[in-house]
Amino acid sequence: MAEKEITIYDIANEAGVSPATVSRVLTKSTRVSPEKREAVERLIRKYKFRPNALARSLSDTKTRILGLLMADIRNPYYAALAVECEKAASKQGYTTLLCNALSDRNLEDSNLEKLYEQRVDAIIQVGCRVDDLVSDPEYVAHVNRVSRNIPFVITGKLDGADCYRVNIDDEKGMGAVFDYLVSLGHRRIALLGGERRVKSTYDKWQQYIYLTGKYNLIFRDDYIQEANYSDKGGYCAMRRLLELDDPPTAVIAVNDFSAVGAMKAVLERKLSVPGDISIVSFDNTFLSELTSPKLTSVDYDYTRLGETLVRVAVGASKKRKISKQQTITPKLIVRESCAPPG
Amino acid sequence: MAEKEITIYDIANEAGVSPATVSRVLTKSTRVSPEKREAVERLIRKYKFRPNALARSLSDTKTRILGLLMADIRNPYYAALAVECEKAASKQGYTTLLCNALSDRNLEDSNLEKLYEQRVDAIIQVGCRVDDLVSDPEYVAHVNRVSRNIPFVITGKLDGADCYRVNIDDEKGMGAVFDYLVSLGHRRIALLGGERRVKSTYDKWQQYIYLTGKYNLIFRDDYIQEANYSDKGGYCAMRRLLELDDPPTAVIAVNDFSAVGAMKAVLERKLSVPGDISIVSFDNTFLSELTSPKLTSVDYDYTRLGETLVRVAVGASKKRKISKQQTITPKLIVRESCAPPG
DNA sequence: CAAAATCATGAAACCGGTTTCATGATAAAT
DNA sequence: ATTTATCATGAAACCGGTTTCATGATTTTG
Repeated sequence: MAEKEITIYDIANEAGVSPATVSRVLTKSTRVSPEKREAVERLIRKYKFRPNALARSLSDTKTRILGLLMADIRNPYYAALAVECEKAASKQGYTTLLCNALSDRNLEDSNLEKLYEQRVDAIIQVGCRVDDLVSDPEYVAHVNRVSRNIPFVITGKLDGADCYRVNIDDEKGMGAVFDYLVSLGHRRIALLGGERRVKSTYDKWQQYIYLTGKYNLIFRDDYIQEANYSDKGGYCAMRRLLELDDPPTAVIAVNDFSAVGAMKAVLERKLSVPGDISIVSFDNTFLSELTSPKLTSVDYDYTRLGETLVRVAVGASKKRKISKQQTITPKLIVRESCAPPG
Repeated sequence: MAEKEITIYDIANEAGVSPATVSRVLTKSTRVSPEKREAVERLIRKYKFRPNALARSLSDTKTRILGLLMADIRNPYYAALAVECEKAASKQGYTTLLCNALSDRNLEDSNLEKLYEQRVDAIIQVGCRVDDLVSDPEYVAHVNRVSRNIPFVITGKLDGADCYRVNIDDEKGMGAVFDYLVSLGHRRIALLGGERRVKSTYDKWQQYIYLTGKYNLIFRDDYIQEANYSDKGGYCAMRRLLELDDPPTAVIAVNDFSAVGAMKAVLERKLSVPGDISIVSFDNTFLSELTSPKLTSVDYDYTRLGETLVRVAVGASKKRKISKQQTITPKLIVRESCAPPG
C-alpha cells in the first residue's frame, strides 16, 4: 500500500513531452502527432496509468457520475431498477452513485446533500418523498435548491419542484388488468394493499373505482383493502376479504409482496389459486416467478425505465433540450395465477 | 440550472477573511477566533454553502468513499449486505460507491478500474472472482496492482492476493445444521444445490461429508445434488432426490433460492414440509420468511458482517494496524421447515 | 514564391479546496 | 520589563488533471 502514484507529469517527463500533450492523448480531444501519441501510450501501458478522476472532474466540472436516490434496494423492485440504471449509465461512460433512503427522511435529506457535495452530474430519485400524494414543501424547497445546479429526474411527482419526470402510465396498467379479468368473466374484483398517502397507489384506487363503474362490476367499499406493502399486510388484507359474506373472485394486489401474502392466506384456507381466487399483482419482480402458481403481474420494463431515466439525466446534464415529461407504458405479463371464476 | 456555484473564496471575501480561514472552520482542524468563525458560519448558512468534495478529496488525498464490488444486488443476499455496508459507512462519515459485476468478468474488471480511478479509500469485494475455488491468477495480479495503493477487503478468498479477509465460518454453520437435524432424529440428510467451482459451496460439501461420517449417518453419493443457485436449480435437484429409491428425510439447501425451488418440488408431489421432508437453507434472506412454511435458515448477521467489512476497510485506509483475517460466526435461525422424520 | 491558413505543442492559468509556513499579536514565564 | 512560548491568520504552494492562449513550424492558397 501507500505507493507513489503515477501522474501525467511522470508520464510527460519520461516521454519528453508536456503534461498538456499527455492530457490530450488521454482525452482524445485534439490531434497529437503519431510519434508522441505512441510514446505516451506506451508509457501509459507500461505503468498501467489511470488518470485521477477527481482531478479531471474538478477541472472540467463534470464528474460523469449519476446520483441514484432510492427507497431501499432490498426491495426487488428498486434493486432491479438500480441495476438497469447502472447498466444504462455504464453504456454512456457514466458511473452511478447509489444511496438508500431506508424510509428515514433525515437520511433522505442527507443523501441528497451528499450527492450534491459530490457534484454528481444529475440526480435520479425513485421512491421516498417523490411518492407522496401530497408533497412535502420543505423537501420541494430542498430539491429546488440543488436542481438549480444539478438536473433532477424523478419517477413519481413532486409538486412545485423543478425536475424531469419519467412516469409509468398506471392507468394503462390498471386498464390492462381489468380487461383481462373481465374477459375471464370476473365481476367481483377486489383491490388489495397499499396506502392512500402514496400517489401511485392512490391513482390505482381512483382507476379501480372508475373501471368497476365502466365495466359495471360489483362495487363494495370493503373490496378496497388498504394495507402496507409487505406480505404480512397482503396476508391480513386477504383474510379480511375472505371473511366477507360475498368474497371477490379476483384480487388485484398493488405489489408482489402483498400478492405473496394474499396467496398465503388463500392457500391456508384450503382454497386454490387460481381455481377459487385469481390474483394479479403489480411490479413483476422475480417474486412473480417464484411463487406457485406463478403470478400474473404488471411489468414496468425495468430496462426501458432505467434507460429512459439515464438518458434524460445525461441529456439534461449536457444541457440538451429534453422533454420534461416522459411516460412508460406497462405491460401485463400473464402467468398462472388467474382463471375464470369457479 | 447552471447557476454560479459558491466557493470558499466567495465566503472569504464577504466575511473579510482569507480562504484559509474558511477552510479552517470547515474542517474544524485548527482553532479560529469566535468572531471570524461566527461570521463565516453565518455566511455558510446564508448561502447553504456545501464544499466541493472533489476539491477537498484532491487536496487531502482522501475521498471518504468506500468502493463496493458486488456480484448482483438483485440477489437479496447482496442487497442486504450492501445496505448494511452503506449504513455502517455512513456512521463513520463515509459514502459507498456500489458496482455490480453481474456475472460478467469484463464488467468486474472494469468496475475495479473505475473504483481505482475514483481513488476510493478502500475497496470491499463480495462475490464474483473472490468466490472461486481456484483463483484466477490474472485477476489476482490485477487486485495486487490496485491493492498497492488502495486496501482491498474481501469475503471469500483470493490466493496470492494481498488483501484483508472477513469470512464466515461455514464449518460452524454446517455444524449447527447437523446438530439440529440429528437432534430431530434425521439419518438421511441430503445436500442440495451449489457448484463445486464456488469455494463456499465446496467447503460445505467437505463439511457435509465429514459430518455424515462423524454422526454415522447414511452416506450416498446421490445425496449430494449439484445445481445452480436458482429456484429452478433447487427444484430440479429436489426432484432427482425424490426419485431415489431411498429419498432423504431432510435436505440442506446451499441458499434460499434453491430451498424455495426444493420446497416447490416437494409440495408438487403432495408431500409436506416439514411433515415428510425437512428443509434447511443458508443465507436467511427475506425469502426465508416469505415461504410457507417459513424456512429454518443459517443467518450471517448482515449487520455485523457489514460493520466488520467497513471497519476493516476504513481502518486499513487510515493505515491503522488491522488484523488481516476476521471471522464471523453464523447462527441457525429455527423457523417452521423442519420436524422429526415422518 | 509570398501570404495566409492550419497544425502541433508547451507554458501557464484554472478548477476549489487543504495545508505548510511565516508573521505579527498576545499571553505566559523569568 | 524583557524574553519566550502560544496563537490566530493570510500568503502561497499543492493536489492532478484540463484548457486557453501564444508560438513556431508546416501546409495550403493565390
